[in-house]
Amino acid sequence: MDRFLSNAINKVDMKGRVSVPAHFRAVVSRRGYQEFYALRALDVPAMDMGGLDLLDRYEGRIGQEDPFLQAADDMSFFCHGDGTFVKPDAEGRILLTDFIREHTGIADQAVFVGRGQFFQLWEPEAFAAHREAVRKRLIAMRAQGAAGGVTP
Amino acid sequence: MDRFLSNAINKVDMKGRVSVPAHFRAVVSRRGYQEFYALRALDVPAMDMGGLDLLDRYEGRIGQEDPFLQAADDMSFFCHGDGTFVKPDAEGRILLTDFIREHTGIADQAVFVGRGQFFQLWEPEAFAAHREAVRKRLIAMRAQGAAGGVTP
DNA sequence: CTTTCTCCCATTGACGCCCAAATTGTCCCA
DNA sequence: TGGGACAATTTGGGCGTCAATGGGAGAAAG
Repeated sequence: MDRFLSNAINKVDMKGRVSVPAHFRAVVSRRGYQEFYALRALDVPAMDMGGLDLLDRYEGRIGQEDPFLQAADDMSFFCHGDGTFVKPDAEGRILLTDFIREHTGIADQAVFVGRGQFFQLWEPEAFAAHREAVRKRLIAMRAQGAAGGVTP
Repeated sequence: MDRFLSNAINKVDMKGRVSVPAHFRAVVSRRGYQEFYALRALDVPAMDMGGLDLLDRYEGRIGQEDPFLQAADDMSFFCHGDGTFVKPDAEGRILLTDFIREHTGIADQAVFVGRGQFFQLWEPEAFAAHREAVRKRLIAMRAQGAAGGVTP
C-alpha cells in the first residue's frame, strides 16, 4: 500500500538509533527517496516525517504566498529552520539527534504513527495522551452531529 | 450477497490467528480487495473492518475539511494512526496483533459482526453486553414513538 | 588523539507461506 | 426423512525468510 498507516513502538538503542518500521520505509522508497525529511510539528511534541516530497509540498505551498507578506516568511522559517534531513542506515535505522529529542521528549522508546501522506514520531506517553484527546474531540464532534461526524 | 450480515464467533489459535468467516471474505474479494482495513472504533471496544473503500470514505471526508484546522488533523490522526491494513493468509485467517487486542480485549475468541458496508470484530462478552445495550435503546426509542422506531 | 558517525555482521524473534487434520455444512439418493 | 458421501471451512502446526535489535571496527570530524 502507498500510504503511512498504523502505529508501532520501537526501542531506541544505546547509540540513539531506532528502526523505522519496514512498512514505512517501503512507502518512502516506493516514492523514490532514500532519506527522510523531518519537521518539528507545529503544535504538538512530535516530528512530522516523510520523503522529500513532503518538503516539496511545503515549499509549493509557500510559493503560493505573497513573498512580501509575513506569512510566507514565517512558513519558510518554520519548514526550513525547524526541519532536517534524516538518512537511515543500511538496516533502516535513524539516529535520534538532540534536535529530535528536545522537541519530542523521546528517551528510550519511540512511536511511529502513520498519517497517510507522512508519519509522525512521538514519545509513547505523549502519544497516548494526544490520542485520547483526539478521541474525545471526535466523539464530541459526532455527538453534535457536526457535518455528519466521522462515521461513514 | 454483497454486504456484511450476521455474526459468527471463531477461535483464536495459539499463534494468535482467527479465521475471517468465509462469507465475509467473499464480500471483500468480490469488491476486488485482498486485504482489510481495520480501524479502532471511536467509542466502543471493537475494530471496524472492511475493504480499502472504507479508508477511502474516511479520506474523502477528511479532504472536505480545511487542512489547516484541527478537525482535519484529528480525523487523520484517528483513521491513519489508529487504523491498519490486515492481510489474511492463504486460509483466510488474520493475525490478531496487540494493536487489535488492546482495543478489543480479545483473548481466545473473537466475534465477527456484519454491519452492511463493513464488519466489526468484538470480544464475545463485550459484544453481548453491547448488543443488549443497543436493544434497550431501540426499545426505549420505539416506546417514545421517536422516528417511528425501527419497525418498517 | 578523542569522539562521533557510518558501515558491517550476528542474533533473535516474529511473520508469511505451506501442508495436513478435524470439523462443519451441503447435496444426493435410498 | 434419514443416512452417507462429498465439499467447504475452520483449525493446528512446521519451516524458511525477513525485520528488529545489539554490538564492533573502521572512517571522518573535532
